[in-house]
Amino acid sequence: MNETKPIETDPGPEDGGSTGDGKLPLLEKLRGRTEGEIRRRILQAIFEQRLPAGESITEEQLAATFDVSRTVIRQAVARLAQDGILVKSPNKGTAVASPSRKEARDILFVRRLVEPEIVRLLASAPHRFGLTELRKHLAEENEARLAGQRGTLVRLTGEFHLLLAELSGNQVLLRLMTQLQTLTCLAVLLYAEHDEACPRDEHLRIVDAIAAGDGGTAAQEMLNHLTHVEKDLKLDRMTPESSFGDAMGWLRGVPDN
Amino acid sequence: MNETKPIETDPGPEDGGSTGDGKLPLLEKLRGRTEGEIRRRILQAIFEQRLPAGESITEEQLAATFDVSRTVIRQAVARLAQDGILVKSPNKGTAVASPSRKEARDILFVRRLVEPEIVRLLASAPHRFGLTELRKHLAEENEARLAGQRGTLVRLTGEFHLLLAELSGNQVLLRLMTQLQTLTCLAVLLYAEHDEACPRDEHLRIVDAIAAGDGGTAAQEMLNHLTHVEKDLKLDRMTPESSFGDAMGWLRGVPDN
DNA sequence: AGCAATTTGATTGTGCACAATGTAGAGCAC
DNA sequence: GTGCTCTACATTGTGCACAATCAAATTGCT
Repeated sequence: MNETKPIETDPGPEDGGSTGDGKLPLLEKLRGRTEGEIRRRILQAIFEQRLPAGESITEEQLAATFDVSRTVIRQAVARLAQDGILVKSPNKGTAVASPSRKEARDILFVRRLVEPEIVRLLASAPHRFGLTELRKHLAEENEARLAGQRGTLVRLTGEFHLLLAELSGNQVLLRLMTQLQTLTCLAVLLYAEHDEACPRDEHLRIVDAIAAGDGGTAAQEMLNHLTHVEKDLKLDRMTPESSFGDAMGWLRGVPDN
Repeated sequence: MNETKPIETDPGPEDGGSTGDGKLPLLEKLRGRTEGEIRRRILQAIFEQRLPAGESITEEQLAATFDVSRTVIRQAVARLAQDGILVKSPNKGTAVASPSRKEARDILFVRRLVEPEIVRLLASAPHRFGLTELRKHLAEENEARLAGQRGTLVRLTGEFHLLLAELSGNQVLLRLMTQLQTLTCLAVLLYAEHDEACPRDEHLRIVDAIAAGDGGTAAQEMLNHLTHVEKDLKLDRMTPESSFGDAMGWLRGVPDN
């Protein structure tokens, strides 16, 4: 139990592009000892299924694995727990969240509400720079798809939706989508039928509609896309691991489908 | 600078109903020394404008005020900062967020996307118990309005929207609305023209539409309501305190209105 | 044998001390 | 007088040790 499990993410792709620290303060920070970096690495470990959903972990394990004090781990875990990535049982331990089928449906429901309107907004104001960024992203996706780099492809297809939110210029939307996208990844890992993520050229059709300034089509394409994503998840089965909350919801008469 | 400012919220209305702790573990916890309680009290201090928007505070100040260690304050501050209530500058201090007019518009934009669909959903499945809860809440609102208890009224009118989200049975929606509602409160404190919050009987009309099972009307009423709320905020003026991010967005050509 | 109370182990929660860092002000050179 | 540097302070970041709490195993009783 005390042996440090090989959760360590390969320190190679540590491009600190998202940290936002303009200055590099010391050597230590760059080695990923800061809270944000630890959080990123935990997330990466989850997405690469080194930390499978439902896995129970302790703060001390993580502290040993990342070779930092429990204090830093604590902050990272608290934040991930607030985002719903981890679930904390008071004195029993922390576990990687394993969203129930209903939770997965709830997440997709909100995304269907929000994302079509994002692309509608983008289509209504075709700022040129945004299009170039989107085209560049699509090219990267294609490249990864052709090269068969599945991990990279999954990451990029997820980031596509985040890029849309970012281009909307609405920080609130971006924060919301960041949370939802991460949770969606978890659900995909649990319930996806096909291995492919965001498989077809649906991203391309969305971007084309935006470029054409056709908000209605863009919104419809996004809706189709999200519907396909949800269809690919096997969420219609009876949920054996349904949380107690779901049962309560059912008892109260809330429709479950 | 070291003198502890009278941020202390009156310990009277400490009804620990929202903590969810079924068991009362020790005496200490009940006096509000736990992280969630501290967070609640900080929020309350902000909403009662004992901590005005933009006010700069330090962890040590808060620690002294609430008579707890900086460790607990740190967690509470971190979480509030993640929700956008507080803004943390790396080594300069923490401040109460003062959302720019654009941020306020962004918040309301997302609410206009989401909340009409919430009430549409509720109208499509008129679960009886939810209606009774809604009616009860409306009664409480009226009571507070007639009694002239402005603080209570503001709290209740905010909780109305949270109640709707809760009744939808979608935990993701509830979490989202909780964040948005808090931020809206901040914006109202900054930019509201009239003192009244959610003034007219618009809540009643929404509930009536839900009760009638008329999702379209319910959604429209909610949209009207949110539009009125935004109209009451003076968000059309040129924003003198616009954050740097807004300026960057403008430079990039994102439409600002 | 079955059940319950208690002890034990594991895990999180909290406080405190020190390190790192950024800011402002005084002092000095030009 | 102006600009620069350097020092002192204020604030946050981090590590560590102890306290509180909970789950389970063990042991004693019926």
